[in-house]
Amino acid sequence: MPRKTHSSKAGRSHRDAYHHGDLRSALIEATEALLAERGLAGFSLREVARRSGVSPAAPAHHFGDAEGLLTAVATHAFEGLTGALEAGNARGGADPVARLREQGVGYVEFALRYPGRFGLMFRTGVAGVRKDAALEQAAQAAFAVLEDGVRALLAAPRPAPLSAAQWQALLAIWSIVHGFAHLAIAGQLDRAPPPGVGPQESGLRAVLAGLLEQQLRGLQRIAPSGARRAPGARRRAATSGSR
Amino acid sequence: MPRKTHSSKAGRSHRDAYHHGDLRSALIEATEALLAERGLAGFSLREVARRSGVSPAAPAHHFGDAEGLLTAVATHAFEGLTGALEAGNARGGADPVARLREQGVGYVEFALRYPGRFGLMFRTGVAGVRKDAALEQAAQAAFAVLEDGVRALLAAPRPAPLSAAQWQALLAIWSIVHGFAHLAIAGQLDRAPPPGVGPQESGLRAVLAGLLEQQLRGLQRIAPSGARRAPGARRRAATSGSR
DNA sequence: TGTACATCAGTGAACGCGCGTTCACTGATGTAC
DNA sequence: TGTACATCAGTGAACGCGCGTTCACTGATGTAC
Repeated sequence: MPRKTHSSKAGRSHRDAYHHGDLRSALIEATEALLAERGLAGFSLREVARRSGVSPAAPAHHFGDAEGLLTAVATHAFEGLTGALEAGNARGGADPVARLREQGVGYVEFALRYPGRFGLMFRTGVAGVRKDAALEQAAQAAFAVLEDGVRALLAAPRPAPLSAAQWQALLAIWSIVHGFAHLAIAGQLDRAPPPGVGPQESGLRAVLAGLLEQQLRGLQRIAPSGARRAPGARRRAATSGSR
Repeated sequence: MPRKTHSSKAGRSHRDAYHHGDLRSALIEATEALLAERGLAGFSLREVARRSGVSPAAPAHHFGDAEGLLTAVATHAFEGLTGALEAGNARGGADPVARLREQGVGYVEFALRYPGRFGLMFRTGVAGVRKDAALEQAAQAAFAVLEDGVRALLAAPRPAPLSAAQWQALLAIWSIVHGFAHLAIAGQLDRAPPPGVGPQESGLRAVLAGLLEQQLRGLQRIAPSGARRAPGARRRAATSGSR
């Protein structure tokens, strides 16, 4: 794509009136922006085409129909989430608690940065998004990163199946980041603001990190002995959360 | 409303061709059913009128416009959630852990039983639902029940403001039930089924109760000493979660 | 290096549809006397 | 107890609109020779 970097709106130059360059990506981006602005109920194929500076018939060449586009967006979103979780792992270094905590921060930051994608990802089958092998695989890949993080925390490597208590731990951490993300997007976390922390997003991030730290220390107690590290961190975790 | 109990579909008798009886409630119910089936993107005022056996202009007499209807549904939903949380409190008896655990179970059961309402409640402002004093008050009332449950658990009665750690505990429990509900509705919890428990809803409920029990025992540790009860329950909580 | 041609990617007009809302209306109910 | 009338609650036709999708088309690109 050497020719065209400016993903313009309607006013494309005469030079490239045809052959957009990377219309497929442009349509996906426009869809994400539209979903973030108006939600799934406000999505329309024509509006996406309009924002991409393209005729209403153009998207059909790449995605078949509206469902096809939304499914591609959801798949793309899961790939992005996988990347965010892996980046969190990297940020966390060697300590499994820190790795998983940063995965959680990455999860929520992804959801807040791309609420359009996030809202779509978990709506499979209900409306608009088609069940699709590529989509399911992308979703499974993201989940696997989280599961591996919990396995490392609990010293329960693959391929052994998780025990009931281990599965419960996985579910707890997933629920907490997923719920936090939803509540933050919905603006519900301003309902009872923390004493020391303002409603800014950076404060939110610190609260989340502290919350996860405490959560993970608790979960780690169900691991076989010897799996715990950084023993001095427990007291720190109990009082962190504000700045 | 002695005359008309059967909230019928299109075929109302000639007797009550006019004056539906309780059209306002019927429209709210039809909206909830439609949202559960198709999501907000599949909602339409005409379809709701059709399902209520009424002309497309009828809803305007009660709600003004489509947004008015959706706002009323969201308000009604928050009132229902408040009721579910209070019923959980009652089920839990005197033990603050049991009370809050049952609040959480009630929260998730409400979301699973009425996914249409639940999906709408936290979408305020984004699409369709109007910001409204009655709605905000209903939302605040539901939140207050949860906050009071956490205050009881942590022996932190009103009107003292919550400390950072206490606020963190409240946020953790809210996030966990909210996230669990969303994941369950999205069908994501089948992704990694628990070893002993099937994917039936009753199994889900048991998993959630176990998860919350462990969670709340952990949170309780930040309370001032003397607030803990049922001391023998801790070991039980650690191994519950299956069946 | 030049030409013929197949293929690709997007056009734009057209279709039929369901939508939210309006409007003048009308049937049923309730109240005043 | 009966009648006039105001009010309430719903009708149904009509409007203009934006939608998804189709269709024959055409301009640009790439390949074969």
